[in-house]
Amino acid sequence: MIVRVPARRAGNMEIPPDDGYTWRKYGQKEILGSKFPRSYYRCTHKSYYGCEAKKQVQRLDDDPYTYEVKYCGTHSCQTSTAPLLIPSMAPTNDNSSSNPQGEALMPEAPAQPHSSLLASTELGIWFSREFEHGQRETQPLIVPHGGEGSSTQAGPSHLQGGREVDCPVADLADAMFNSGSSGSSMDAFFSQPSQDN
DNA sequence: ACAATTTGACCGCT
DNA sequence: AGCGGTCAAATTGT
Repeated sequence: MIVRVPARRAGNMEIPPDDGYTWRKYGQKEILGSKFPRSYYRCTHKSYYGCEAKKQVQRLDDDPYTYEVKYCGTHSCQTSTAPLLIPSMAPTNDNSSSNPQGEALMPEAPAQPHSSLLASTELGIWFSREFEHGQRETQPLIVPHGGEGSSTQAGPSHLQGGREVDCPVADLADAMFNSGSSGSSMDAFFSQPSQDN
């Protein structure tokens, strides 16, 4: 699952996209074709929780302020530290010209999640917030594994090092997409032809 | 001191 | 051989 999230500018620094989970960076590599290096993250509580969820963050060379986050695997640990409440705590004080009207909150702000589904839900919020926030020339939001097909997922079964398996991508996506009621909010994003690229 | 982050090296695949 | 990805060791911050 690949997601593009616009970073917010805090002075001169950009904040890394946080989906509400704790990630520990385990590597960084410069990718050919990209001006910016790619960062590799793993769940902080990989151990004990057995959360094999991974995340790759790479800045778009087209939009340095946009992060392309590639989620791999599913999370088993929802030990979020400050998620599920974005719509209230978002004073967005850093901005001054990008968001003069304030951000449109989500109609379904789940202050009390229930299960793993909460992840997708809060993710959605986090997303909507970002989008409603500084909607610049944000092109596509969620791009499938390629861009054209729907769920055209190949079968990458590369074994590396002998510990990891593959990327059961779309699991999270599937969750949020299939959120049913909550999914409607997402639908708005997909229907948003705000792309000009 | 611990945990997290950073940088480099190594491994596996194309 | 090159690129992409992960792990390991060292360093920094809390």
